[in-house]
Amino acid sequence: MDKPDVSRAQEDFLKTAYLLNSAGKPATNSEIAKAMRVSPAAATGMAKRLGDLGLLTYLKYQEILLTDKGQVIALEILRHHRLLELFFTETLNLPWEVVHQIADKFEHDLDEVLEDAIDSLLDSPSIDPHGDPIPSKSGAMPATSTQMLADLPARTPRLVTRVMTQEEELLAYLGSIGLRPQARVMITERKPFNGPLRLQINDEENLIGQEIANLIVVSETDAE
Amino acid sequence: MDKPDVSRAQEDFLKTAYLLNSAGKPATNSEIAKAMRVSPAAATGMAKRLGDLGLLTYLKYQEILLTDKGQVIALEILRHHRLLELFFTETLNLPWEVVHQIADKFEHDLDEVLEDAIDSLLDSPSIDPHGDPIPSKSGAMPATSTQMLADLPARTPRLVTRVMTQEEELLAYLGSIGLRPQARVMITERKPFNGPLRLQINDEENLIGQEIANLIVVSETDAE
DNA sequence: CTTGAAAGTTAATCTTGATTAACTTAGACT
DNA sequence: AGTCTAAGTTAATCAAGATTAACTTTCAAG
Repeated sequence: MDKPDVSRAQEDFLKTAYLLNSAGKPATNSEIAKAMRVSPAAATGMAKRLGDLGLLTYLKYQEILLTDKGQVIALEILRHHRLLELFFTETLNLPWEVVHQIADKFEHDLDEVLEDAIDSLLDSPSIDPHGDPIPSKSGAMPATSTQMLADLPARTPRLVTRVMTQEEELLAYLGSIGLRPQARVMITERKPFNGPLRLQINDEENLIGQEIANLIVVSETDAE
Repeated sequence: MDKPDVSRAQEDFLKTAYLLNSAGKPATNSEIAKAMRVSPAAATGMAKRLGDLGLLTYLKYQEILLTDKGQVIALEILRHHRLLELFFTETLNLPWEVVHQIADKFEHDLDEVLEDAIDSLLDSPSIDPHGDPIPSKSGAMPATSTQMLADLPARTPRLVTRVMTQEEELLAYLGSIGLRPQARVMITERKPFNGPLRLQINDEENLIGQEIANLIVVSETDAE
């Protein structure tokens, strides 16, 4: 397989497009530009270059679609990112709110020797500290629950499986109230009109808003 | 302190100049260009840019000298590099011959949170797996022995303190014969005209050439 | 004191990834 | 259908870091 040499900026573009798709959003020029914090014109230019490399299909004014080759690269970068996040939390006890930015920088330079060493030290993990799935080396993405806490009926005990934000302050807060993967949660009361939720987190009472509840993924079956 | 923003290429240039100096060589344009594997013209251009930033003094046709600000940056990169080498050998059991290249890529992105976490995990180490000194956070370079194995009289037991090469195959070989920091060594015979040395490495007999003996630093006093 | 090779510099050019400004297209709404 | 706005594109330009080719300086050796 003739994997073209891809720069950091290119890898970031592919990763961004992939992540938008997996968040259910179309990979449009402006979404990508916003996520990458560059001008729309820069995104257009990059899309053209990557199109020429056969890593995505680019047609003026149309949604950007990764090709298989492009997706392989995006998944590889995502694997690097999530392995690194886990590696740094495990070996250095770094809090989950700081590892994302660190991994963003290192992910482009993780060579295979190091990747394999980390993978084997951590026993081929399938989720990172936020509960995000880690693609396998062959590019398979582990299945994850789609049950959002926001949509969970009251009095249904579940486990948190994933926390879908990378905002530092928010993660620090969620960590402080115990809202992290493996926590037991149960909604005890829903205020009407999409009001706040009263919920138990590992038997502690707390209150959260809809916005946060929409970031928390829980298991699809009852907590044991 | 107004540390200017410095790119990777610039950091590499400063590091290279520093390392040449500390190997006793003048930091000339061509030496730097050779070490960085770029054209001499590229080195000239970079020297100008860094001169403008006040990180080195650049005068046409003259040796390049780092300013204090430039040296601070070089030492910071070197600290990153050596901390990373040690971190990866310690946490992942990676062999010493592979960590150099890995650290070369990561050294530019090691932020302070991670640096401090690694430093404290490793107990503020002062040498890396090759025995190279790790500058302190404040920029102090630990003292090291200057006694080369090549210059050691026969029948004088010493400890290896440092192995001054980053060549992968050579390091792998030296590791295989036990010639690494902390090994006890003693020359038992010197062949004339700079011939090979017969020596004991942790009580095992072996033979090495002058070239290698000139890369091995030993303690300045007897091994206990 | 000249001279020739090695070292260093300059100039022209390239590529990548950005920017801003101006223009175009798509698509929803009246 | 006509029109407005948001999204997207194009063009001109910039900066960093590289290259090659041609020129200049240095300096050791005759």
